[in-house]
Amino acid sequence: MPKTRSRHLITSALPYINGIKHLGNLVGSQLPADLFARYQRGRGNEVMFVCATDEHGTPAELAAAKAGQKVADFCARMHDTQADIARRFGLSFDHFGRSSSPQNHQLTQHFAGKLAEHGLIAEVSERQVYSLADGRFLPDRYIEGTCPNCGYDKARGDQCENCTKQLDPTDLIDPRSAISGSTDLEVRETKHLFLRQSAMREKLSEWIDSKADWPVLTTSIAKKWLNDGDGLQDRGITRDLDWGIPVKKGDQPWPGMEGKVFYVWFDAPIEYIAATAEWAEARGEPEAWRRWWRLDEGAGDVRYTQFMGKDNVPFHTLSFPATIIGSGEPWKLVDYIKSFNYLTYDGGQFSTSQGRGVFQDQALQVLPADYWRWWLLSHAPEGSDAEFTWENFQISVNKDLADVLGNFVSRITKFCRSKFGETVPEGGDYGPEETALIAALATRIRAYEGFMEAMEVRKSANELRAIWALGNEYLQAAAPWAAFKTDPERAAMQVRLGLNLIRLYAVLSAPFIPFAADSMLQAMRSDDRGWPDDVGAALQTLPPGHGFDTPEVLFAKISDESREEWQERFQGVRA
RNA sequence: GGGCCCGUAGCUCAACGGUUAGAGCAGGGCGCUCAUAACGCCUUGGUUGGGGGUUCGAAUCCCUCCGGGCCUACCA
Repeated sequence: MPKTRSRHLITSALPYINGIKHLGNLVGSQLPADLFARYQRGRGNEVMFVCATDEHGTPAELAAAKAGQKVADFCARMHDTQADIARRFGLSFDHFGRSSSPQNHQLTQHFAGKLAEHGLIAEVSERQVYSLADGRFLPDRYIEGTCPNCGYDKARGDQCENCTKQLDPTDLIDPRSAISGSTDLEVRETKHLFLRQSAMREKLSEWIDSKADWPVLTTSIAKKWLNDGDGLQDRGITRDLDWGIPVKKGDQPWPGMEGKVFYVWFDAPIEYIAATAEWAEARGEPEAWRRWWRLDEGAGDVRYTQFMGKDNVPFHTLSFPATIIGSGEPWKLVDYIKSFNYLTYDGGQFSTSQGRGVFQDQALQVLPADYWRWWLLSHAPEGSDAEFTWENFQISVNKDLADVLGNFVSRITKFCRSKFGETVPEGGDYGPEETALIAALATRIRAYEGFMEAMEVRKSANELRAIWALGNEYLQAAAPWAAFKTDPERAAMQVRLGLNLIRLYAVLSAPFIPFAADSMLQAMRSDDRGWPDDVGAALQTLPPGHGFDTPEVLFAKISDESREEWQERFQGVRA
């Protein structure tokens, strides 16, 4: 049956540059996006999977200052660090770009120019707090002072965390800079550009309403912003900062906006496009990105899926679409937004700024990536927030990876080695048990495909695990160790099937556990990653006489001692 | 203050308003001996957070209360 090769554009929310991310950031966007990308590639479809570091904004400047580095150097270094960690987690980006790239400068300025042409940019004069000691304007939350409502002395300029009252920075008593503590503050007039989202409210609203199949989490957040209070508000898209994309109208200067840069949340989603352009540039076909993003240049058949944590939803459902639609140009809009809740750590929140939880580099120091990938994906916070505990992690990983899958690989390869040698044995024909197994596998594999297509991450993991378990059930029922004594040919057939199952499992499991999948294929001396559209045929891939290697333990178990040690080590706050 | 989400077995989660609310893990029993003391089979366990309502029928829809979480536009 001829299969059309579909095209998938996949983006993961951009990790912010200010530090190494924790596991919550991973499970909320990059990891499920990678799962989907690997699956689609596995099905033979064409995939463009891009991500990038999000490098602009005040926190990046502050993190650089804290590290004693120039912001450009800090970002370059941190980008390399994050890219290296991503690679070690097996995140299969076609390109991992930087929002500070020349491509993003050009595209961001282009979009701003187009929006201005269509009357969707307003220039607004505002009064903002300037810190003379810090030499910069301060975002509201970087101003601290005493709350006029409750008297709390560490209230922030946007809200008092103690009494939750919304504040204006000028409301604060004895305001000071949260960066330097300086009280040498003054209010200055400054002009900024606003994206007139309010003018596009109707269009955005219709567009969201047409997405009936999106997760509730996604649409409810979007609708809230569209309909709350006076409806969708215009959003400032420029800042008085040094580091960022200079405000320009296309390639022309923007009178009155000299020395200002675009707001990070204006340029960050545009980086999805720019990262694809970076990819094209890197492969020496500078225009190749356009067939992914321009409806008039070949992107008509692209399905675009975005992955993100719930905190990113407003920007992806409203601001970025407003930018795309408002440009009046035929850019590709997102087709599906998969959003996630948060992962919590032993009852509290993971926090980059507070150093709470397990960070990505630490996780990899302790265990191979596949352990984390499996646990995080099989417990993805889809319906509600999910909790990470070391006990749960140890139990699920040991059971699923070591006992169910790893041990299956061990028992079949070691049995074959001892009875037939390290070669796929010859002889024997399928009986009813084998026919039943193939039917059961086919049923479950089709279900697995359905869940993966729908991005039902937990359900996909459950189904995959059940597929692994079928191998153990089969071996138990077929009992080649018993058959070997009375009917060696039959045992040979059973073992041959078992060895082929290992290859089949490698192919099916690769989206979840790519490193182990590679080990399994290597052990079977196979590079056939063909998707099992026909399960019976897939189980004939390794022919009699084909050599294999008996692998080392695929997944070592996590001992109680290790678990306790890590529990202790990661209990506190990271320095 | 306003809004949204969640609450189902000891734990983590399923269940388009429709048989007797299901899985995995944990617990109990039996079996197997190829395997990482692994695997398989069977099994205990629930007043679906409380209360009220709609319906022939509610975990599911409505109201209310309790508990948890998130968002609320200058962190990104």
